[in-house]
Formats: sequence, C-alpha cells, structure tokens
Amino acid sequence: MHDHDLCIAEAMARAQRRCRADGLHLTPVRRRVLEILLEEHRAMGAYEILDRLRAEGLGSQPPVAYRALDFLMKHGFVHRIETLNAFVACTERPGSADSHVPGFLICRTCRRVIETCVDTGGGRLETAAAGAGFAIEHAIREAAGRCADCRSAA
Amino acid sequence: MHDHDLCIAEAMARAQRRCRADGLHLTPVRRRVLEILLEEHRAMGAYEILDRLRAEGLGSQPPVAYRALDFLMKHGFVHRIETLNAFVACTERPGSADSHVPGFLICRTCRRVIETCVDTGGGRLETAAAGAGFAIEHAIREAAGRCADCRSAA
DNA sequence: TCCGCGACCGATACTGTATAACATATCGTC
DNA sequence: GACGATATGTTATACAGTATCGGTCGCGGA
Repeated sequence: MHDHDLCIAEAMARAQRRCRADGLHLTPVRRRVLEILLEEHRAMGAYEILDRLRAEGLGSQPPVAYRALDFLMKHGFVHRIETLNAFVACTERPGSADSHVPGFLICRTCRRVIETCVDTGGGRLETAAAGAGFAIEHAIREAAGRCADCRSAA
Repeated sequence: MHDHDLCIAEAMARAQRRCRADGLHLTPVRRRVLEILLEEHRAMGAYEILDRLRAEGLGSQPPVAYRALDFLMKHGFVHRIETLNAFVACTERPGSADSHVPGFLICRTCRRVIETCVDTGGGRLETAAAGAGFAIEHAIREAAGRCADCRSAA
C-alpha cells in the first residue's frame, strides 16, 4: 500500500518544477484540477470536476474546466479516456516532453485506470497506415474490463 | 476506382443473408441506417444519421437512431469510432461471427475511416493486463491523422 | 378466438458532453 | 500609460446519450 498523500504531493511538486522550467503557468484552476484528478486516481467526467471547482469557488461554467483540462492534456499532465469521455492524471512519465504513446486498462466497475507505455513501432496499424499513405498524428489504445480488486471483490 | 453503388449493393445483400441465416430482423430503420453509412463511407454522428431518417419519414427521435445503431454494432455491421463519438459501416468481414478486433485510421479532414484487422495477441497492453490481473473484455485501437487523398490535395 | 408475450417503433423529457462567442482581467513590456 | 499576450468569467447553444412510457404488430399457446 502506498502513501497516497505523499504520492500526490510528489506529483504536484514535479508538475510545479516542470512548469517553472518551461515557463508554463500552473494557475489556481489548473493546479486544482490536476490535484483533484490525482486525489481521485480514477477517470472523472468534466462535469464532475466542474462540480468540485464550483464548490470551491474556482469557476462554475463548463469552459473553465475544459480550458484547464486542455492545458493539462497539452502538456502531458492529464490524459483523455475516449471510451469514457473522461480524464485521468498521467501516472507514467507525467509532463514528459516526448509525448509518449500510452495504453490504458480501464476498469468498468471502479473507473480506475492503469496506464502503460506501449510506445509505437511496427505494429499492424502502423504497417497498414504506411501502406495506405496515411500519416498518423495521434494514436490511442484503450481496453475496458475489470481490475484485479474488483474481480476479487465479486 | 471502385463501383460504389455495386459495393453498397453487395454489402447490403451480405447483411441480408446473414440476418436471414441467424434469425435477425433487418427492419426498415436498421436497413436504412446501414445503407446510409455505406453510402457515405465515413464516420457519421448519430444526429447526422437521425436527420437523414427524419427527412425520409423513418423516425425523428434520438432513440430510433441509437436503437438501430446498437443492433448494427452488436451484430458487427457497424463500428463505433470513440475518438469522434461517431459510427462507420464495417468494411472488414462485416457481420462476422468472431467479433474481430479492428483498428481504425481516421482522417481528421474528410472523416473517412480505413479499417484494418489488428487482432490481439501478446501486445504490450495484453502483457501489462496479465501482469496486473486485469481482465480485458473489449479493446480498441484508433489513430487520427490525414489520409493519402487529403494530403495530396493540400 | 383471444390472450399474453416479445420485438420494434414513437414520443417526451432529461442528463451529460463540448464549444462558440464575447466580455473582462491581469501582467510584463515598450 | 498603451499594448499585446494570456487567462478567466459568462451566456448561450449544439451535440451525444439514456430513461421511461405507451402503442403496434405478429405469433404461439390456453
């Protein structure tokens, strides 16, 4: 069992350092959205995040949340889970400059997300793309199922 | 250049045969939705499809389109594109009993979709899942970019 | 015959997701 | 102090998806 508070504190410190180093502004809203996602440690919908912000007086309209999420995604602190239309904090090389190609294992019961680095390379999709003259700009891999905890709980 | 009308006719005939063989009901709404997707040959949103149905007097409320799409997806005639929240007709072994694992190359300009069969196997995501005790139930692979036509047009 | 059953369709209403457009504020720089 | 760049606030609206109720039609069994 890991110390989740410590884990969050470290992640926030890392984010802070990265922003300072690259001249990015980790404003209160952006900072808090990242914290919320780290605390929950699961995929959250934009409106669920927005509710939190509203409760804390940090903005109440959808664009507030979406703009913060866009910033965090653009710089690699957060990933979007397409199959859930939701967002998770990056746990694998967060904020790394080389935007790694992540793969996600998404538990349909607890919405916890395991992030793995699958990188790219001579996969079949890449081969097919090359053959068709298709230029891949962004690839995703997501798998839905049930995590070990939820399976043993059942 | 292929004969698109013929291609559609063949796909519809195949669907018809498959439904007859398996006791599935290819009702007018379901039939027309599949036809529309085959005609357009690109990813379409549910509401765009619904507009067509409405214009043809085949139903005007969201559930009509979603029920038809659910049926077509369940039986492998149509795939959902998660990154677009949209749908395409299956071009690779449509309606095949073994629900193949498809990969998609999605052009962000024309929304045309190239479907490839990537199957599964000892990929990194599967390895990570096995290691974490995660049971994968459904996996997707999608890549956004630009197709050969759109690239040469630019 | 008629009753029930299941599959499909129709319609209302609602929740959730996402963005456009415009106004305001803040800050460093010239 | 004026300016541009960046971030936030606000309104409104479009798009996506679901819950729920009711109607119709065909079909098999009492």
